[in-house]
Amino acid sequence: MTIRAMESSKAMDGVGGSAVDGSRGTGGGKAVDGGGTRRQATRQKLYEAAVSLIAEQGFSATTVDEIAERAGVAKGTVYYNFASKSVLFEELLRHGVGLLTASLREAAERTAKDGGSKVDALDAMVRAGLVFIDRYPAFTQLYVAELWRTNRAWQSTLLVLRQEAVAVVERVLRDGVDSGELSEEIDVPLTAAALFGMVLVAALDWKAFQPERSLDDVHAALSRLLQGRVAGGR
Amino acid sequence: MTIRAMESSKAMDGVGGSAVDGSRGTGGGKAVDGGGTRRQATRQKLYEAAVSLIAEQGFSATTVDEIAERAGVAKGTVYYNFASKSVLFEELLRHGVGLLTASLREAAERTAKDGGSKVDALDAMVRAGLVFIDRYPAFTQLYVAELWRTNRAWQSTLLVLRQEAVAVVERVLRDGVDSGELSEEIDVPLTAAALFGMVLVAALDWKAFQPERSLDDVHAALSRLLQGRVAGGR
DNA sequence: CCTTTTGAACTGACTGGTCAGTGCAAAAAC
DNA sequence: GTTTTTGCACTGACCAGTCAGTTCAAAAGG
Repeated sequence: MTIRAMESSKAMDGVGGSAVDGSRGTGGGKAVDGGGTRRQATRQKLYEAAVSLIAEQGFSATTVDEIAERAGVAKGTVYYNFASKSVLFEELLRHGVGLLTASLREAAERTAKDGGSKVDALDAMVRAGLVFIDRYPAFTQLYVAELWRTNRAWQSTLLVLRQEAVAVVERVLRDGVDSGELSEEIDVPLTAAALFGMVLVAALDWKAFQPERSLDDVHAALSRLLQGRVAGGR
Repeated sequence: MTIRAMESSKAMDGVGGSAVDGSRGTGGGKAVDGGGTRRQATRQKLYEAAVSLIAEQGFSATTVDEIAERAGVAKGTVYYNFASKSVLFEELLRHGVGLLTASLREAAERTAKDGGSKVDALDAMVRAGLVFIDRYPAFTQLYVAELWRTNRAWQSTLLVLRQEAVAVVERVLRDGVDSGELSEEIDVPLTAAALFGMVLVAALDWKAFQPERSLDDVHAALSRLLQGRVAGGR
């Protein structure tokens, strides 16, 4: 009934886990990576807690105390790791959309390399979208909820990120039109948005109302909508 | 930009309960209709103010003071007319989704009466959806943002309303499959959700990023996605 | 070995501000 | 005369962000 999934990421070291290395930084800067395993783990926990809570309740209704509690961390730790609540959220968005964009791009390129048609590429991207939503349902939910909001601090960030993701779809559509594989009548930006929405909403409904169905099943249903006039009258 | 009045039926009496002296609902039967024009107008203004603000900022980030101010009304008036902020919002949702459902149903029935095919009916519903979003973009925005949220007071309300709307689309799809006009391979609930999402996202993108385009234009683009395999391999 | 030092990471009580909702007397509208 | 609206002061809860203090593993020193 509800979208419950964990934004599980690969198992990571537990709290007391191997302290592989201290970030005894030379140069005193904060090593973003390549050190600080402990900090990394904390940030990861905070991401996961924030994503699920904000997906459930929305940004404003989610308190920093709740985030800290779900992450199993003190409130001060949140502010030690992130400048503010909205900075935490913005980094979250950036990270999540980055994953999605990379995934779509990879799907398109893989298909091209394998000599697939543009429709095959679209189909592969639909699947990539489904896989993403299957893995990160809470993030997807949150993304949709915030996407068209105005008057928010991160609105411009979100716009840019959206454009990056949709551009991947548009690219494939345009190539298809140019090569004659797709009807030249199609409206590239609008069709891209429509496909995006089709996958998004269908997948959220899948997760929310028929979670027992398989990804293949859902993919097959969406594939049918892709065929037809869009594919140049086939 | 906003939702029209709530012309329909009995104007829930419990509203006045919390404010002002004991006009307790249980007492004598209150005139359901008695001279409500003024009050009606106030509620209308409050609806409009709330819809636009919540679409912009979200429910929690929108204050009652803001709603009152945008409506050009005193704060006390909000509470004279609605029991609470969330009741105001819930009535808003109910009313808006009701309009959408009625509009979809009307489109389907009109097409049937005119002897159109099921695909024609779907197409008419796509257009009805676009007309709705064109008229009430803020409401649509707000609806999408709240639809998959969990842990909210109005979640169950929203679920029921969503089902009513999607059911109209499912009905047409099922009839089409039964009559052989549509492929029996299609997955009715999933396809309905996908179509819903296609229109929703495409239309929001239209409003947000290419508002200069005409409704006919957008409708034509979406119609193409409807054709093809879904239409039974025509 | 063992002891001391260091400082990044973390903690949680506290603060200053915000906001939903109340109460009421008086004015306005009907 | 009744319903509706106004204006405003008030309260109690809640919450983002702060900060003085604690923890602890690794480095430095013996």
